[in-house]
Amino acid sequence: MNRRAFHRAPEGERRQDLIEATLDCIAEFGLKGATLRQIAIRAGVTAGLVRHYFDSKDQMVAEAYRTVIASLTEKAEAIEGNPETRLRDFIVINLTEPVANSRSLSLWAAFISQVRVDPTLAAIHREGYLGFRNALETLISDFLVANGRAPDGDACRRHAIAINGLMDGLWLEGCLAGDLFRESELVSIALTSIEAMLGLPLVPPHARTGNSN
Amino acid sequence: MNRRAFHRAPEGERRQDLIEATLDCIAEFGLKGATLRQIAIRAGVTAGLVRHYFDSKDQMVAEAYRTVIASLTEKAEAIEGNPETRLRDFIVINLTEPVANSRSLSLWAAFISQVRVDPTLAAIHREGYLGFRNALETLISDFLVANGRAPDGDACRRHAIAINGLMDGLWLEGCLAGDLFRESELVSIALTSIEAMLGLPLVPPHARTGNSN
DNA sequence: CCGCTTATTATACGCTTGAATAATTTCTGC
DNA sequence: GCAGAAATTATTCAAGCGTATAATAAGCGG
Repeated sequence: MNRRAFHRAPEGERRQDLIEATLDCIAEFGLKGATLRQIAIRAGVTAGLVRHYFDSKDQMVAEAYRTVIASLTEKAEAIEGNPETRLRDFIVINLTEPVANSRSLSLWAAFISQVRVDPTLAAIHREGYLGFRNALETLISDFLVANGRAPDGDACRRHAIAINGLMDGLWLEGCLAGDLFRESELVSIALTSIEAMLGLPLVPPHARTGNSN
Repeated sequence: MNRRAFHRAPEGERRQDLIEATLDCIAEFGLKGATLRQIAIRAGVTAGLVRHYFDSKDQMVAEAYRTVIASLTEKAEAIEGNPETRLRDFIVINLTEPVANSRSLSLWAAFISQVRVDPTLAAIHREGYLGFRNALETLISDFLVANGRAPDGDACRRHAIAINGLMDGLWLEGCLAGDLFRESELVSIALTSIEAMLGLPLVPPHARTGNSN
């Protein structure tokens, strides 16, 4: 009996591989096509191994969703610098690779369509969404203050909603039909539009000259 | 043998019922949970009947997607009135019920996540998306002309992309977490933002007084 | 009210799914 | 280098899937 050769993966690594394979399959075949067997093939193991690392397939999928959410928000949270450049960086990051590509959208859409079905996913979603929105609201508030504008609570909230919406929408367009847009065209459009909405210039990080008006 | 009683549905009606049941199931259980048996239960028939009206389940799902696309665009295309009010109406329609609700989003997301997998759905998607985008671009162009602005091709395109993005994003936010927003708050935010982006007021249809500046 | 068409049900089939279990290999500590 | 623990494979299982087909009921024209 020729049994397949294998090696034991280091601590935690196999878990990560399985999650990554899960996401690959969901992006490529949809939730419906992301079967244990497909995922196992992608991860280079056999299907049975999944249940050695996860209680069930559903649990693995949920953890995969956590990974997606984290990758969408962690880059935004890692932004440094002064308030006047952070907002701009945030916009650029969210509208360029690797946050904005068709794989991201496929994953995002697959999970979103399942959020109403699966309460576990719903909880993960809600947490991630609120985190993202709060991060942006803080960014905007800080930016306004740094530009000498009073942080009127309601106005700030409305700005956050609008900018969040604009970014989500442009991200969507970029993911859906990135080939229809010239290089960094979406970023440029976003910056111009947000400047108009806020009534303030978004000075590029490398060109700051103190013209804060 | 007690066979289930039934009645023959009028021409075309059963087809429509099946498509509607398909959409209900996709919205409620996701694509994975929208099985022939579930769909049949929802439509009040037995599963076998599906293949009397459609070549396959996939074909029925594709037709269901056409229905979704149509419902998203037909209301926009039916807008009448002068160029200065049509844009506003378009925005309002797309950010209020029934276009903006969680069911719409679930359906949209389910299909979008499948667009990369299924070429048939991809074709349907592309057609609908371009139609929507062109409709909006025309609306904006007409609006700008009516307000005495030269329809600079590139500027018009950029405006269309930005406004389309903003609307998509706000639609998304409204669908995802409509309970976080006050009544018609999203519409108000959209209108304010778009006015800022275009540098023109979006006069409400019932309050037109000729102040075209 | 009867016979024909066909819409509809009922049932069966082959296949895939997630899960469970048993068998086996790998690695670690001694 | 040998035991024992743990990771991995292999196999099996029941359930559910989409599809195919045969039986039956409904409605129509005569």
